Amino acid sequence: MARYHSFDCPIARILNTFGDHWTWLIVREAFYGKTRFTEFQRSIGIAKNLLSERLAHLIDEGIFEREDVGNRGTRYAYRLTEKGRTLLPILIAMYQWGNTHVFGDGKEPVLLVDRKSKRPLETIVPRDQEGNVLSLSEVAAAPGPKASKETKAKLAQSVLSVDRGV
Amino acid sequence: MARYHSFDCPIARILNTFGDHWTWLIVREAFYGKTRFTEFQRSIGIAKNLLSERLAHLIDEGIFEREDVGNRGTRYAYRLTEKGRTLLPILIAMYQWGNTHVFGDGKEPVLLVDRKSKRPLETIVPRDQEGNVLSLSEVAAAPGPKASKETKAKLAQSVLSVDRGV
DNA sequence: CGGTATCCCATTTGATACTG
DNA sequence: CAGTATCAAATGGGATACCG
Repeated sequence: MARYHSFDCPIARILNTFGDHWTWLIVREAFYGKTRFTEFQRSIGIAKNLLSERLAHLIDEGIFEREDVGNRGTRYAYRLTEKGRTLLPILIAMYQWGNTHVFGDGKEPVLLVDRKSKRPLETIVPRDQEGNVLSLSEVAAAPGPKASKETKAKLAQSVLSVDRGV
Repeated sequence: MARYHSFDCPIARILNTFGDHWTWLIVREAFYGKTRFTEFQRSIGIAKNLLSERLAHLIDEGIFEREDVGNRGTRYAYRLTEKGRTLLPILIAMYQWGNTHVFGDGKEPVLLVDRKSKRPLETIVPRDQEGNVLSLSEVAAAPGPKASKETKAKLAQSVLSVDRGV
């Protein structure tokens, strides 16, 4: 499982945990309110041994926590931690991409909505710190405070952009 | 590869293509400006046969397109299509989550910035259609126009929320 | 319910060699 | 450069059995 391609990259790091599709489905079910081992198992159709291993890994990573819900230590609830809950924007972006590009406008089986108004969310887009919407080509990758020499070199010749010529 | 867990779910569908970590790394490299087979191969350290298969799949899915860049059909460029480019918000959300929860504030090796101001992007958050920021617990999943009976039943008893009691 | 322990099979992987 | 072909080895997956 652990691979750690290019250690400096947040994407590579996140894929160390989430490069597996079962893991995303478990997280999705948690957002849908599932908490119990058997609920996860049945709703996503995963084998018990795999679910057990994935949940243990997610707990190690601080994404889930396991709570004993009584019955003399025979009932447990798996809940997203704060760290796990902040995965929601990623899930939302995936939902919206899937709705637009897999199902298409007007053919969505599931929509994400504002709980109060029941109207669909705005499509997630990048913004600057003033809240202004940025086009995709206005987004760039830059070395951060802890960039290694290799990362700086790599970023110097890259663009994180989409509209450059050959 | 193809699994199609719960066919109605955009997450399950997206994972059909992106449930594999190599695929995300290929897309990341494309955003960094890579276009050539060998560039991808070396930069992410993937075996040629795997890269070949993944790229073919991504082209099938309309995420990439292959362009002959001369030299009598011996040089090709792989580029993101419009569909592929709109994956960027997902990548941004992943970057930001990784920066916050893997590296931590002030310790980021790579930052995503506004190309003009060079300042980091705003952290992606859900908003309603008026642009108002929603808390995670204000986001809900609702049946869309093409929800199956099963999907409606499932959503009726779920919450896509995080703050409910047991 | 909430797991652990095996076992075995199918698939995936990555190295190597080869090609135009 | 841009792949295809092959193949042994590792891995992952799922079924079954078992347990507190």
